[in-house]
Amino acid sequence: MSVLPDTLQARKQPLQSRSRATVEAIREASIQVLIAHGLAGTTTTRVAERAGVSVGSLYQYYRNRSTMLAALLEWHLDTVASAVEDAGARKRGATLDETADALIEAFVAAKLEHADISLALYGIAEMHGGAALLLAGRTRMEAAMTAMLGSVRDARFADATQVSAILLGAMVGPMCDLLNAGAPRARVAPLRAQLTLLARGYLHAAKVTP
Amino acid sequence: MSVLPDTLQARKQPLQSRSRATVEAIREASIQVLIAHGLAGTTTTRVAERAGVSVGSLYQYYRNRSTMLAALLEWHLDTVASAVEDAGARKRGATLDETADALIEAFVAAKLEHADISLALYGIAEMHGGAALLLAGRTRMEAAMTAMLGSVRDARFADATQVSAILLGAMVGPMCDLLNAGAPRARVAPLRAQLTLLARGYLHAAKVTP
Amino acid sequence: MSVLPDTLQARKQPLQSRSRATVEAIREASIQVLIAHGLAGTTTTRVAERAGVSVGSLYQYYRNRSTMLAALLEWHLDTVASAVEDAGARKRGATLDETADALIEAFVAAKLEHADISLALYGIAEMHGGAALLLAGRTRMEAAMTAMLGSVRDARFADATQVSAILLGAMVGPMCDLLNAGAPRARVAPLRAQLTLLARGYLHAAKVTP
Amino acid sequence: MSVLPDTLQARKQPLQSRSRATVEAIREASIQVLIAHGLAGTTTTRVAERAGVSVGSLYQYYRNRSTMLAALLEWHLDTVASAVEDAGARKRGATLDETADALIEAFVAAKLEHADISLALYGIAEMHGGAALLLAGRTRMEAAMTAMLGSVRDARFADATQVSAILLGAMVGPMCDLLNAGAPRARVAPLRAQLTLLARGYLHAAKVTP
DNA sequence: CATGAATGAGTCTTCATTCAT
DNA sequence: GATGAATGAAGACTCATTCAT
Repeated sequence: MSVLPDTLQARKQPLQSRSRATVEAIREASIQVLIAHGLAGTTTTRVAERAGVSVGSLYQYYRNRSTMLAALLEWHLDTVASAVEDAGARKRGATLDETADALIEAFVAAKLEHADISLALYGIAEMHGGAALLLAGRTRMEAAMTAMLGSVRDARFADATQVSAILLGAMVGPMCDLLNAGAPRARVAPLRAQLTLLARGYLHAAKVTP
Repeated sequence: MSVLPDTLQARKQPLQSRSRATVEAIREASIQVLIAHGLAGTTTTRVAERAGVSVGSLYQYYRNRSTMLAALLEWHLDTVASAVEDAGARKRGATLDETADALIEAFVAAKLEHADISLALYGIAEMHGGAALLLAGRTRMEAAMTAMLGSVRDARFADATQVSAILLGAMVGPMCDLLNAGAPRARVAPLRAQLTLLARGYLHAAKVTP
Repeated sequence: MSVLPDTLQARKQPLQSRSRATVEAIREASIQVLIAHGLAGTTTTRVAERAGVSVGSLYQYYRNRSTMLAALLEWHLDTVASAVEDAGARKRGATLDETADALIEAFVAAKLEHADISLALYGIAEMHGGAALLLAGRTRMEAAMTAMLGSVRDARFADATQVSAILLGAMVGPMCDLLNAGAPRARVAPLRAQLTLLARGYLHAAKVTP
Repeated sequence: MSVLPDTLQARKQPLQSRSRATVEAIREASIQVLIAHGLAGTTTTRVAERAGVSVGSLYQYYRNRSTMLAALLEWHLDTVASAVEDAGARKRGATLDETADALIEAFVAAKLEHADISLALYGIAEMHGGAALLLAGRTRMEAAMTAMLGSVRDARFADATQVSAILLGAMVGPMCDLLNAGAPRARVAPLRAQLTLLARGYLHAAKVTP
């Protein structure tokens, strides 16, 4: 089940290998173009050209420009969400501090790995349907975080879902600032350190006092 | 001195009363249109139409579409930054917890008051020059927050500037989520409560232990 | 009697001194703007601004933009035509060679004095009515030249009018080339020399052999 | 190598037959419109409409309006220059008078064949890059004429290049006058006769006396 | 008379989308 | 299936001209 309205659904599932290669090429190209020319500059012609296919072919796989961009956003959110989920799965039964550290570590790493795309993509949310994707991605991450909080062995939360939501938002904000600033190497470590403090501080303040 | 490049500067200061009315109408209209149609849908024609003036008049006061949008963003950032600065001025010499509470209170109130605009505006940063405005606004707020932290009577910070930056980002994130969710009344109070916990928790964790 | 259709007539004859000053200012300004921005860049607003008057005032004296430009063209053609007429009046009863020399001398001098305007103005002929002005100017000059040719004491012409027309055209062509090339000082004397040869050569070839 | 800046270069070479038809239609249409509405009236929309294609198609082959007009000018200058070059090639080793006659004959014929376009095009020189085209065309013709003068068997010139330049200018002037006057049949022969006299007279006056 | 704010028709140009080949 | 030429609606922006103050 997809969270997207019918209009944003991809046109067909590419099953054959050539098709898959084309779709992959288009995705790659759209990322490149998005980074180089911005959202408004990401035209279908440009993407097709970069991908080495014709515009016609592009429309074979995506109903329209929005669909193409939405697929990109979805793919990216998927990547980040998966990273957080993995971190959660690996840390079941740890302490609150260990959990916080692992969460921040995974999140920062995932974001940094796709720094440029991440930044460029945020404009897509404005699109019809973009918000839904964003929400879906966030929901997955919140769920993963809620699960993590639930399995912490030295603390408990009255409303783990809400705490997850807040913490997620609180991590995203400074992270975006860093990306906007060009994500200079020198500032990554301090940010991670502060985010760790933030996560630990907030979680301890929010936990049910024993 | 403005942070904007020459291209984003307004074209002329409205002096006569008729002019001022026109400019005001355009600002009002651009907000309305921005909320209703999104950034990409905020066309000069639509804004002029909504404002009840001709496109020509719009261009009498704004060099181009970007200028118009930038003016809007600037005005909004100004409002929020001022609110935070005021809160800071009122709370000199308070405790850390009191300061955190006042900060969150002021920030949430300012954002909520302009909820719709706030949301719509974030796309403007993509524009040429938009990032500069955003940065300028954030810098003002960070300065105000750094001053607040410096005057707290029961805590000290090794690097108050960095702490301010992180905390600001951490407040903005969840706040945006709330706005994106439509800012339902029922969720405002919980958010404020959690943000307060977040701010207190983080600041205590980040302060220099005596 | 003017050669212009009603539409290109100036709106009113400025009789009062203030009016005359305004008109003069507009003329000056339009020349400056024409030189600096080209024909297409010569907007009414720009001219008015440069002249230090309001657009409204400009329209007090000129029915529309075309009229203003036409007046400029007329004034310039007048100047050049007068120069040639004067040369003719001074040289009655001279030899063919002396007459040719005087003609070229006067023509080159007049054109050079208004080099920049001269160049910029040629685009105006395209306007509705512009061709008529051009024709009128040329007719005056042809008449003056025909008179010159008639008073030459050592030669006679079967059709002095036609010879004048051809000679005028033949002078204008190279002169325009020079102006287009930026009228570098170094090339003025050679041009004058060659034009003199041209005029003498042609007139001797065209005269009725005695 | 073209004399044009990158901006005036055509966008793509039409390869398929359909494309070539489109480009041809656009060229035809632009000539028609130019003649009927003048340079300023030659709008992209009008040309496209007349060509029976959409504006979009026009922009597929020309980067912008200027490019389209420049292509037209270039094409015309090419035609005339070729005519003069051909005349020169055919007349090597003739006498001065024969050469002069052939030159005038070729020039007048070429200009008359494209009378209307010729006239309308002269305004294009005002465009950015237009002057360069004009210069290039003139240079080609001057070179051809210089070669002709060099191969004349009964005369020699101290500076054949300069003489060519002057003579070219002197031919263009009266020719333009004729075109401006509507190029009535009755006046063509007399003009050619006078231009022949002019060319012969000037060349004899300018040649190095043996 | 002067002013200059307002007007809006008219330009150029782009780009998502289609469809004949 | 692939191609890319053609489409045309829509957007940004200009500027000659008018008219209320």
